[in-house]
Amino acid sequence: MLDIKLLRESPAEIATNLAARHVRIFDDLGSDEAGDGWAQATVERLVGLDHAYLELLREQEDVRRQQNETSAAMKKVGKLPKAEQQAARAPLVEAGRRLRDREHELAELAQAALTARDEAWGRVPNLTHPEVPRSHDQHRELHRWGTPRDFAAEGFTAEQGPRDHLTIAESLDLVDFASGAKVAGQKFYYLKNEAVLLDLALQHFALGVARKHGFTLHTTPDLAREEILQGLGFNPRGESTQVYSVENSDLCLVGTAEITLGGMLADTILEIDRLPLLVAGLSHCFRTEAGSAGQESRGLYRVHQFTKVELFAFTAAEGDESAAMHQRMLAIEEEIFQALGLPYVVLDIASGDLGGPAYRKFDIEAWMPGRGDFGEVTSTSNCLDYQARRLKIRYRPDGDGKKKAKPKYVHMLNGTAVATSRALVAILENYQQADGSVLVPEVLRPWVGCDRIGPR
RNA sequence: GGAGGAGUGGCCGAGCGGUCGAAGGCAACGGACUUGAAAUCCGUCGUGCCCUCACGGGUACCGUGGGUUCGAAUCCCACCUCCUCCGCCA
Repeated sequence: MLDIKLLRESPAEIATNLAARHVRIFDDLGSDEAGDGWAQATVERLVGLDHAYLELLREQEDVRRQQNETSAAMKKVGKLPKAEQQAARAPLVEAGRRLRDREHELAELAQAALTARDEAWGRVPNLTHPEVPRSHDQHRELHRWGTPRDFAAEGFTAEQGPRDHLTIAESLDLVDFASGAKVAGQKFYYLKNEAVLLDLALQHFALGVARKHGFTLHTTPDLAREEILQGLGFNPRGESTQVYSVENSDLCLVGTAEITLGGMLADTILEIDRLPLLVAGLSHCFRTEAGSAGQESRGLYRVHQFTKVELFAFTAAEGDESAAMHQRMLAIEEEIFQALGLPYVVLDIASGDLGGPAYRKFDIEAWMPGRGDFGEVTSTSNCLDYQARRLKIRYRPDGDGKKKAKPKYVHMLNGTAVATSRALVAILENYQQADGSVLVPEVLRPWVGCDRIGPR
């Protein structure tokens, strides 16, 4: 959530940003309309909601002040002669009752107004880094690494070119989607044989890299309270939610350890010498994939459950600290995919595709020969203080001599070290051999225990 | 799962229904003393929101949410969390 003061002080900036992000806040004011008038109208409605709340708040505080005055007067009554107390007390009690009733009334109205405002304000996305391409989905390519293999030159024939990961995995008996569907449903799966070892090897490898870079390793809960999800900018409720909720509880299955790592420090004020604070988390990730039926539905690319090693950083809000950390996290992700020997492209994600909390987002897309295109394998976002505000994660900046400095919200960043399912797709497809076998990337061999899977 | 106990400021810890945003201690910060440091002494020292250019004023917060009362950190109810004991169990 953004600072509400931004709405009061620079509403135009909010409107411009809404337009760039194509984010609809109110059902009847959407980005599908011509021009940016809808964004302007959205901001005006937000301002109206804020005013309504402030007015009630002022009135409520005024009544409370009167209540306090009545109480103070009541205290003095005790010092009067006994005979006079009764008479002095009666009107105060009467006034107090009236004020209490009025206060209850106003409290309810103010609370409702605040809820209405925040419900809408909470959906307003973060501001957008100036260099982010302003577009629905035309991302900027930052750079490339590696060269896709020339399969034809290696003896893959025209009719039998490189196969996709599902074909490979099935021929080598590495996955079982049929049983997954029977037991848990479409898009659930079992990994089998070397795929299990490969999956664990990726985790082990990524954790090692994270640790080397100073991240404290964690395994995290795979569930989290709704409140935490909301703090991180996720919407567990709503028709197109990506989040599984547990019935009769306020728990959700996490879609990423970003949630559990970010939520870990909710409601704390950190001493500045603890920053930057780097944590990495291994968790399962659950996604409903609502609305994505049919999209890349084959195989492991888009599934309901996978395992991920996540990087997370809390930095001070000074200067370009978080921007520098963002580059650092991207560099770690690149290090991992270079070590795995997977060609990739790095994208600066366009404004229309950023998601609510991100100020800027870099994706790595690895080359996937099976589809003849790049596919997303990591994503790192700098969310500035957008998440910290609702989670109340602050730090105390260095004071300038006399006084302790006011706490400030930290900046929060997240990034994928490795999502094993997507990495498996890339590995199987890039390391396939003409004889049907798959080479194991060298860095993973110590854990897989062999240098080649198959042929079978 | 059953029975008890507890949740107060960065930490520890007091707190009779009105004089409590809350004693005291530690830590931190500023100053004095010192060649420097330690020790000692003096002082400062929670957070949010609203109003104000500012000085400042108002209001709220003692795990969370309700309730009783003219008035709640203090009484009542529910929930959350932690601790102890019993039971069960990877």
